[in-house]
Amino acid sequence: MMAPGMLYGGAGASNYFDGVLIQKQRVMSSSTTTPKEHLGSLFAPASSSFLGSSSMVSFGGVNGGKRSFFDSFDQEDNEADELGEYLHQSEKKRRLTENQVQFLEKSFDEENKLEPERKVQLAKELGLQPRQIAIWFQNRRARWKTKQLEKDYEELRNRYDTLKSNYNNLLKEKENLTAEVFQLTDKLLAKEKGNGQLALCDTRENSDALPKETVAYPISRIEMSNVPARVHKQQQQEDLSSAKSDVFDSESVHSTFIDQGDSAYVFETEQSELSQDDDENFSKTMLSTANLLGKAEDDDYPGRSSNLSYFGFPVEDQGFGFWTY
DNA sequence: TTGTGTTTTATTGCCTCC
DNA sequence: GGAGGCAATAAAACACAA
Repeated sequence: MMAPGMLYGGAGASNYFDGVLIQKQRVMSSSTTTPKEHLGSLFAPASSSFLGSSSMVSFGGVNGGKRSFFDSFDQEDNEADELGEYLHQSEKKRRLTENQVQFLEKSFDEENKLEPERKVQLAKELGLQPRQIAIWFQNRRARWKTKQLEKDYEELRNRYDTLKSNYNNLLKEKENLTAEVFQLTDKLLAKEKGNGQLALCDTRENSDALPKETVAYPISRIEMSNVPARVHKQQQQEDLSSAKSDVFDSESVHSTFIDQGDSAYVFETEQSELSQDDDENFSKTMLSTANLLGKAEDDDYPGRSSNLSYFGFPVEDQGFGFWTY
């Protein structure tokens, strides 16, 4: 690339080159100008131009209204400073003044694309070359795009974090509910055993002889996500020692007592009917089902043999695991 | 003062559109 | 084919800590 201090070459460089030199010529004495600077003066803007860095000039009210950029430029007050400042500037890249930038920013906010007419107008108002205006807009669009990408990324990350957090909460809730089902199942088994009406099989009795998965987590494959959370909380408040408050819903969890000799006591689920809107019904029907169980204990519920020895969840066709002995 | 990182201005090459 | 846009990049200007 170009060495430091070199003036810009290449196809697009001449305009800017001229523009910079125009500015310089207007401040410096004519004896310092080169032939190229004289050439550049042909393109000098009609109005007073911006000269050099932001510290060189001071504009008031540039962004305030519709006035021309130069209306409030106090040339006399600043001329000496401009000259002094300019003498310190090399013939290299020059930054736009703060006010020029503000003016361009304002223009960019209105419309980030630059039509040719607008480009010329801005160039005139700011005392810059049209190409400089175009370059500034180009770079500004690039900066805007980068910022936008960062913003979008941040937004996506926040959404991801929220989703992840929700997922983890649901996972925990599912674990809690699963644990509770086990707990309640055990209680029910114990209760049934104690009553002597059902020869229910304790799942842990023969656990050594069974595959671990089916013994330790017999309902782990049951779709738990449809179990309303409120049931969980409500159940915690109820007397868990009572079989009448245990967990089976006559609407959403149809209990079917099938006499299979010594090995059947099957609950069939209709999970598709469960939704969060059914929480209330679910709770009620759980109670009624529990009552039914209680009644069965009392009244020798028809359809259930007195020597059932299996308690589990169905369901071969759904791939649910259950245990048999 | 100097080294280093960041920002700004500008160039280059490629692409699309008219 | 020329104009204009964009991505990648260079390099000057600037900010700032040591």
